[in-house]
Amino acid sequence: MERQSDTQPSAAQSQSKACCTTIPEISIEELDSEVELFAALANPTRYGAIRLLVAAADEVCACNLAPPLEVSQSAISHALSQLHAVGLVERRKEGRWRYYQATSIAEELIDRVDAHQGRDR
Amino acid sequence: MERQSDTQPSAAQSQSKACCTTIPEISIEELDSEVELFAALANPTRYGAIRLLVAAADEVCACNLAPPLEVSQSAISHALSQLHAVGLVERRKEGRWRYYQATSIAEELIDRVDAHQGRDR
DNA sequence: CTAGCATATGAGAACTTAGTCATATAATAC
DNA sequence: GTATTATATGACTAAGTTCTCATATGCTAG
Repeated sequence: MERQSDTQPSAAQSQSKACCTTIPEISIEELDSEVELFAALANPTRYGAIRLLVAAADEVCACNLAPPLEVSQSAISHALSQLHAVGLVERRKEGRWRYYQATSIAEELIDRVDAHQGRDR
Repeated sequence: MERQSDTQPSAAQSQSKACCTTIPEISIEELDSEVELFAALANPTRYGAIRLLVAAADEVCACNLAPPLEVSQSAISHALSQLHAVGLVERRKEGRWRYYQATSIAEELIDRVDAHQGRDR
């Protein structure tokens, strides 16, 4: 997920004639963590897990996530780790179980999507 | 982006002893378009373009997006096509120029992220 | 008409991702 | 102690992604 500073990034063809207005400045470099956030949602297993957690509105044991998503234990573990790394889930250990819960940002993003898709919320 | 029905999806280790509550049913198959939506935001070029469009709060010519993002004309064109395909931008043709504008769902998602990152909005 | 510019598209190469499998860690039960 | 269960981790690999380059399309200007 990165190449764009190699052969010819080409800030060429800059200003041509008069097609439009000027646009605001934005620091492109600072957006990496947000790209990571969305990347964590850009996979069926991870997105399914988040949807289940948001729907549950409570913490859920990892062992209860794997079956409905139809993936292996290892796959769920990898998936939940990534979701945790970007702050979309919190987790708590109890005995040999691990409980996961969606964070507020996860809930809010899903909420927006649901509203947009016409689902009630 | 798909393998999970091959060797051993393993809906095994289902109910073991008593780690937790039951969780809601969710139709995992219907979530593909939402995964695509987030996938469109999961790339620096596309996410940078969306941020610029949301910040502009108005339509912007494609030719004005490439320079700040420091990518080639071709890369921006590919990126904007994908954003359009998932409904994050609308576009309008005028003469030889193409004007792009963020849709409401794009604005809302960015809004949520900004609020979460402590940026005002 | 031709020339020039803005954008789009297809193929291919370099890179990234998301699984599997094997194994490790950690807790409980006996 | 050993056996069992839940989860985590590392290496590997197939599949997916995202550019670049070359070229095509489409519009404007002369």
